[in-house]
Order: sequence, then structure tokens, then C-alpha cells
Amino acid sequence: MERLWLLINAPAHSKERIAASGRIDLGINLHENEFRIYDPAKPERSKRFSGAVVSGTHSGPFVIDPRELVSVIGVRFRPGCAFPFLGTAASELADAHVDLEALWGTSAIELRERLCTAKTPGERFNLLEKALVAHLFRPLERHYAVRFALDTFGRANSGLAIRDVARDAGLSQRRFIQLFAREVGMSPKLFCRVRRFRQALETMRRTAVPNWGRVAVDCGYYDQSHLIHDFRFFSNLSPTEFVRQRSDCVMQNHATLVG
DNA sequence: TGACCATAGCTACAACATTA
DNA sequence: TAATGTTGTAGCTATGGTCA
Repeated sequence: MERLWLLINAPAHSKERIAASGRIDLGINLHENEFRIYDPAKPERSKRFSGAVVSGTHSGPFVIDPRELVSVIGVRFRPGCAFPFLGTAASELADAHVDLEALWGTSAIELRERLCTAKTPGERFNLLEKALVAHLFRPLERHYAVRFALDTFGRANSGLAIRDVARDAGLSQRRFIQLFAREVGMSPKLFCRVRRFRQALETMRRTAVPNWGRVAVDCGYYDQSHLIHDFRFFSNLSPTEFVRQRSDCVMQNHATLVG
């Protein structure tokens, strides 16, 4: 996993747009037994989930209301590392939120109850860690080709052809894409695009007034138009709109919702 | 698991719009 | 007027359906 996290008293502004992260998250609401996920196009519409929910890899944005997140604990999984704990292919969770109860059964409810009664953050992290270990559905082994591809994507800045990575991993392009999507939750190409988008967000975070042409080149985009295209795809916002709306948010891929 | 094929979508580039 | 931001498009690539 990438990290365990605990959110207490999130920023008190209205809704936040969450752009694609390429990661699977598990969140447990300790304040109330419910999560509401809002439609980015129609933020007045929401879907309700139980207080323990898995957020699959998203290729587009979704919206939350931080005012509803008084106390939330969760896990962020590294790419390709969630499926052994969840007992289902990551591709089954793509672009979706799923009640943890649907994957873990009643033990998901019990875990939430125990987390709610725990006294300290340390106690809660221990409980969560033990629950994850107890739910290992299979050995924590990624397919060698997926491991190879994630390593390769991690080292390269850009310009990798998926067919070349598949060939280097010793699989047909078709088979490689199937395996990668099953374990990571998105196609290799989409994963690379999300990774590059996150790199652009990280570059922006370090700069008060980003030079978009520079950011595009530094992150491996052919030019600025590609950067804008991906921003619209992953966050429904142009880069300038994203910078304007991100200031109050805790996470780099979050932006406040305006209008 | 691989080959073939149709097509959706991405890349590379050009051009236009806006802003300082 | 130059720099920055946005949009359009032709050609190419990645993806997914189907079949062997």
C-alpha cells in the first residue's frame, strides 16, 4: 500500500472536485455511516454509499463535500497493489465506488464499528492494518509483466510505446493490456496519461504562477495543447481554472468546485 | 494466448483568441 | 505585439471484439 491516512476536520469550503489519480482508495467515515459522491456535471446530484467505501481507479473527476468529512480514515494503495486485499480485479472497480461490505461482507461493518470506538489514531491505524492483512485473498504478487511495466513506466518520463513494453515483458500486446487492466484498474496507456497528469500537478504545486509551456515540456507533453487536453479529460477544468480553484484543498489533485 | 481488424482516441501540428 | 491559452484536424496508435 502507499499510505494509511486520517482526515480530521477537512477544509470547510463547499464541494471539491477530485481529478483522476490512478490509485484505488479505501475510505471509512467515522463520523456517520455514509459517504456521498456527487456528479461533477450536476453537483446537486449525489450517490449514497455506506460508511466504508472503495474508490476504484477513476479516469475522470468526481466530487465530494469536505464539510461532510469530519473524521475519515483510509488507505491509498499503490498501482496494482489493491486487488489482493479486495478480492476482485481492479478493473471491476474502475470508475466506480463500491461499498466495502460488497467485497468483505459483514466484517466491513465490524471494522468500521471498531474504528469508531478506538481512542487514538495509532489504535485506528493498527486496527485497519490488521484488517487488511486478514483480508489478503491471495499472495501479494503482481503478475511479472505488470510489475515490469510499472517499473518501466516509473523510470521513463514519456515516449514509451505500449507494444514495446508488452514485447519486452514477453507477452502479446493484447494479453499485456488485459493483465495490466485487471491488476491496475485501467489500460496501460491511460495509466501513463494519469501519471503524467499527476506529474504536471506536482510541478504546478511548486510554482505560484506556472508557465504552461514549460510545465508541458517538463512533464513529457508534446506541447501545451496536450496539457490542456489532458486537464480537461481528467479534471473537467483547464489548467488555469484548476490553479484558481485548487488553493484551499489539501490534496494536489483536488480543486474546489465553482458554479 | 495470439492474430486480425475496426474504430476510438491520441499525437503532432497549425491556427486562432485573449491578455498584458 | 509578443506571450500565453485554446481549439481544430489529419494521421497514427492503442484498444477491444471476434475467432482460431
